[in-house]
Amino acid sequence: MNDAKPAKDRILDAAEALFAIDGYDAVTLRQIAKDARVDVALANYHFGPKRDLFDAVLLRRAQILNDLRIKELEACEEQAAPNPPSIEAIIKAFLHPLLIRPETQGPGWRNYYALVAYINNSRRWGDSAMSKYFDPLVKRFIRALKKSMPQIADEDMYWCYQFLSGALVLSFAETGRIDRLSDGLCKSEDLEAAYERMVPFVVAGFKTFSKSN
Amino acid sequence: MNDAKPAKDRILDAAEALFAIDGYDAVTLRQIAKDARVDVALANYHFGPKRDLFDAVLLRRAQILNDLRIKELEACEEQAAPNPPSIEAIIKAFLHPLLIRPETQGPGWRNYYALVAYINNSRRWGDSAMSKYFDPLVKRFIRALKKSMPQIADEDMYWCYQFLSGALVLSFAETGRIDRLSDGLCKSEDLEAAYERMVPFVVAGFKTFSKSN
DNA sequence: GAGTATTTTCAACAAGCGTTGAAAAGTCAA
DNA sequence: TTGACTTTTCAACGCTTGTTGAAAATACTC
Repeated sequence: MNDAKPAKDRILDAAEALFAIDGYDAVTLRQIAKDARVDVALANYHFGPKRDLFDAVLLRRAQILNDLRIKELEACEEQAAPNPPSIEAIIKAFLHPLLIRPETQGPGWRNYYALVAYINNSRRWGDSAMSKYFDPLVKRFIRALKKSMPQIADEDMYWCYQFLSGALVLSFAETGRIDRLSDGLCKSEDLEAAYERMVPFVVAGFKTFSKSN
Repeated sequence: MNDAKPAKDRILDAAEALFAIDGYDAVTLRQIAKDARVDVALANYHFGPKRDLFDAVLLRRAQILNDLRIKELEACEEQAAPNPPSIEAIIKAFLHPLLIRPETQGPGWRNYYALVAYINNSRRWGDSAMSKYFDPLVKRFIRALKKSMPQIADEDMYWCYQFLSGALVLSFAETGRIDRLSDGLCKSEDLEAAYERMVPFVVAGFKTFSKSN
C-alpha cells in the first residue's frame, strides 16, 4: 500500500491480499478500491470485469515463479549430465524457488501462495487462467522425474505429484492450522521449516515407487 | 434429491453439493432452495442465517467419519498390544474410513470431501466449526503416531501430518487436476487408486523422520 | 373434527453488488 | 497556453442478496 506505486499496482496488491483470505466471491470491488485508495470504477477501467482482475492477480507472479523453477531445473540437469539428476535435486528445483528470497520478497508472495491453494483445491477454478499456466511447467518436471525413475509406472508418478502438490500448497498457504494443532510449537509462517521437511518427506515417497517389484 | 426425504435434509443435500463446487459466498440461498424444491425462507426457518446452514452441512458428516476413524485406530491398537501398532496401520486407520463404503455411500460424501478441502486450505475458515471438531481427532492420531515413533521430534511430526493432510485433502476433493495433467490416464474419482498410493507414500515420508540421526 | 403446533409459502424489505457513461482532473508534447 | 490523450472520479443504473413477519398449508393431539 505504498503511495508511490501507481494505482494499477495498488489495485492488484489490494485485490491479492483480499482474495487470498476470503476467496473470489466474498471480496467486493468496493473493498479492493478502498484498500487501494481509489475509486471503484477505476478497477473496471484498468482490468475490465471482476473476473479479469482476478486473473490478472494470478498471472502477475506466475511467470516469475515458473521462470525461477525452470532455471533451477536446468541448472541441476546440466550439473548431473550426462546422467539424470537425483530425485532430490529435481524436487528441490521445484520447491526451492518458493522460499522468500530477494527475487520473491514481501507479503505479496505469501498472499499469492494462499491464492494458489484456493485455486488448486477447488473444483470450480480448475480451468482458470492459472491452471493453464502451470500445467506446462508441471509436465516438464514430471518428464524430468521420469528420466530419473525409469521404472516408475505413469499412474504412480501422477499420483505422487498429486501428493506433493497437496502437501506443498497447503503448507505454503499459511492457514494457521499447524499452529493450532501444535499449540504454537510450529509456525505457519516458517516456510523454511516446511521446506526442509517437505523435501525428504516427498523424496522418500517418490522413491517408494521407483524400486522395481 | 429424493422426494421422500424431509425438506430439511433436501436443503442440506443441496447446500452441500453447491458449496462443494463454488464455496460459501458464490452460493445463494435461492439456488439452494431451488435445488431442494423449497421456498427460500425455509432454509432460514430450519437453520437460521446462512452461516449456520454452512456449519450444519459441515457437522452432519464429521461425527460419522471421525467415529469410524477412532474405531479403526482402536482396533489396530488392540491387535498390536502390548506393542504400539505400525505406522502403516495407524495411517491406514486414518485414511481407510474415507473410502466410499456401505456406511459412507452416495455423492454426498464426495461433495463433503471437496468441502473439507475448501475449509482446510483456507485462512478464513480456520476456526470454523469443523476445524474445532477435527482437531481432537487429529491430536489423538498424532499421539498414537508418537508412540510408534518415539525418536521423532515434535516439530517433524506436526509437519509430517501437515503434508499428509494436504495430500489427502487435495486427492479426495476430486478437483479434476490429475485427469488433466495425466491426459485422462488417472481419474480424480478413483479414490481407491489414490488411497493405495497415498499409504506407502506418506508412510515412507514419516519413516524418514523416525530414524535416529 | 375442532384446535393447537409445526412447517411451508408469500411478498417485500433495506442493503450491497458489479458495471457504466459522462464529467473532471491530470499528463504531456508542440 | 493550447489541445489531444489518459487516468480518475462521480453518480447512478438495474439486479440480486440474506433476512423477516405475516399468511397459508400441513401435521398432530385430544
